[in-house]
Amino acid sequence: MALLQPLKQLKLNASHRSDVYSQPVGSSERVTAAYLTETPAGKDRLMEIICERQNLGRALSRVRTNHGAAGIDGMTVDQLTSYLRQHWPKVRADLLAGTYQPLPVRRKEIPKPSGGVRLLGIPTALDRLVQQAVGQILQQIRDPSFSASSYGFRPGRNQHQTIQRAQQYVVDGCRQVVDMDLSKFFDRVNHDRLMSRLATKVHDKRVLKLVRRFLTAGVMVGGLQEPSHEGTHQGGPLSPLLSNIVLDELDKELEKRALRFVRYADGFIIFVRSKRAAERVMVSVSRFVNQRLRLKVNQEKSGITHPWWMCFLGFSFYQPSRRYPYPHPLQIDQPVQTAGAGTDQSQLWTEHGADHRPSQPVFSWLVELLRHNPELAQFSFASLLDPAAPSGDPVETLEEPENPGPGIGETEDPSYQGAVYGLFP
DNA sequence: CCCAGGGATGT
RNA sequence: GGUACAUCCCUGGG
Repeated sequence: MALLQPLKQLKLNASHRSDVYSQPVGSSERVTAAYLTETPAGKDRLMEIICERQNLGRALSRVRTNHGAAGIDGMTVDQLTSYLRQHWPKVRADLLAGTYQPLPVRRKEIPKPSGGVRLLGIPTALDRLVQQAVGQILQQIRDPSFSASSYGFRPGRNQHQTIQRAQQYVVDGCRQVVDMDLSKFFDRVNHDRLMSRLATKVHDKRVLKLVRRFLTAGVMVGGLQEPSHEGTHQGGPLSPLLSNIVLDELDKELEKRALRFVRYADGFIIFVRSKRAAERVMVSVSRFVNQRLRLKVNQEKSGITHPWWMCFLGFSFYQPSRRYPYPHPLQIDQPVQTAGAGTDQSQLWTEHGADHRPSQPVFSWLVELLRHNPELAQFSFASLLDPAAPSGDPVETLEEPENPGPGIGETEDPSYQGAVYGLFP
């Protein structure tokens, strides 16, 4: 009995619409980034900057307040502070000499919400501190040059901005979505690709060597150390940034091809206007990812869909019709287990064919709609969702109803980010 | 704006 | 005990 997810929808006001393409980039730079890249001293003395007291203090407080578990050496984050009081000079000396050797990570498997398992590699508390200190500086060097279409793990950017830009593509007329999924991305990151990408902006050999040592530190499995020749362990503070550095190469390639896309970590979607273009892009981008980036495209989870049938970052778009010009006043926050009301789910699925089944959020929206309005079962679902469908109602100019009531996805909790509506022109 | 403590979403 | 990043919300404090 799979519980259905609440439908999240996105509202796009006219005021938002104008500046969607120019989202503010986070200006939260605690240390002057310009100094790091523009002064000659910053280029080869990066490790000194990493080891500065202020940077390390911030890294330590972050590791401490995360209250994370211990690594392979058993040291807890509470013990870390007192350990550093005694051993920091030695650690610092190793870092500056370029001889610091991280310990292997601890393997932990946790279940993913979607059903699979996530392989974690948990570094020791000390290594997490060092990674954090390195990451804080590296982020300031690399983040400004990242693509505007890259939204994951970046300061000043969130899922909302990602979806807003995606919706702008749809509004602009891109009704074909190439949904690309990279299988086991973190576990398959190519070390050499990553290092060469990092070396374009970082010239301190000690820093480069340290990052490579983090990558090849290995993983302890049942008391035995296994080497790691690929992948970046999920669990290190540096991993999210490293993933962006690797996939920055992808962003730049997509930009070079003038494609409209958004990327959030390892998930990205490309918007095009025609089915033919979608198929062409699907093939060529897959080839680029497989051959150039040495990554693997998950063929099963990748494909071409319609904007209102896809699900990205937990959001879906929907197409209002004349019959339902605004989110239907149904409470959908409670999970439902069956379609009920005599609706045949298989009929719903086959309505659009096996290749174009509605995404889970849209599907659950339909289920709820039918549960409360069984008389609607006789109408074509395509007419509710797809303006291009032969029986589709003409889409009218949409106004917010005076009293929408508790709309789909709307909750009492104002902090619930997904509780916004999506309106198409 | 910054710092503690708690919650949620996503990867 | 299950790591990490980002974002948002709440409370308290400077």
